[in-house]
Amino acid sequence: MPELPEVETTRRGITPHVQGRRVREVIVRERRLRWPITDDLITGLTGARIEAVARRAKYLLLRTAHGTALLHLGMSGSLRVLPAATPPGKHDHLDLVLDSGHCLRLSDPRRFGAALWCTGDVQQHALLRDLGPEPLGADLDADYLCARAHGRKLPVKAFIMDASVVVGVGNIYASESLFLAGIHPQRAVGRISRKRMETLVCCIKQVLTDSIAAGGTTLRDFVGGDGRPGYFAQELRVYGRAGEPCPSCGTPIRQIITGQRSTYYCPHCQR
DNA sequence: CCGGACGCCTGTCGGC
DNA sequence: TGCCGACAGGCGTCCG
Repeated sequence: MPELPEVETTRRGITPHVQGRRVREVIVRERRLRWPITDDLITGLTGARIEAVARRAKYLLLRTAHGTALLHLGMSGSLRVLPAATPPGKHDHLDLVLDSGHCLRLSDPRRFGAALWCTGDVQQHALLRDLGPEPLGADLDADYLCARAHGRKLPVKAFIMDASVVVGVGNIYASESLFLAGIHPQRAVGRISRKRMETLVCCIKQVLTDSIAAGGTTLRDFVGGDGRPGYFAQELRVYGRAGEPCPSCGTPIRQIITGQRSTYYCPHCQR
């Protein structure tokens, strides 16, 4: 589910309710997420004040004085701020009960998400250490992408979805970015001109920025921290639109599998 | 090093 | 109506 725009939407939604609050209690209903929730998360957070809500790639970072909680939403996760007494649903695995009477509730039907505790420099955590640059920062530019792409035969779609190259671009926004850039998703990344790489960088930034502005993409169940869906789905140009006319030329949108993931593109506009 | 495949889970949807 | 396979927004790990 959540790619960078959805995680960022969640961060913005929960921050006003979470930042500066103290965690009264940590309720774990299901420890078995991608990695088990451990006792050190519970002891570390209980009584701690959440100083900041940050994001690195698709991880949300709840910073306290003595450690950081890393939260990942996996494919189907969402985080919401609710009155603490709200009865939990079947997939509500974790509550951080706050001193405001609200709780931050992690829901994740498929349990591909994670909730981990990290002391020390969180940026050096094994899951964050080797990540590529943020897509909306200045570090993502054509020089960098060209250098990383040089000589490689990987399809460009898999390349931009590789978190060691650039973070935050998931399956939806990879198809959307490549459509905007006019690049065929299976083109070998080492055979993309510098000029077209510049275009691709711009398109990635534009798609992600526009989606954040719309509150992210809700396909079935994504909700932001306030429980509201995102509205970018209606702005998707190719993702999920196999057989529909290309918004630019009218050619039917094609669906293929690349890197074990569904990929959508216009065979006329993308070369 | 690189590229591709797999598996972790549950829910939903389409076809028969 | 029910069953069954395919597929779904991520990503660490393993294999050749």
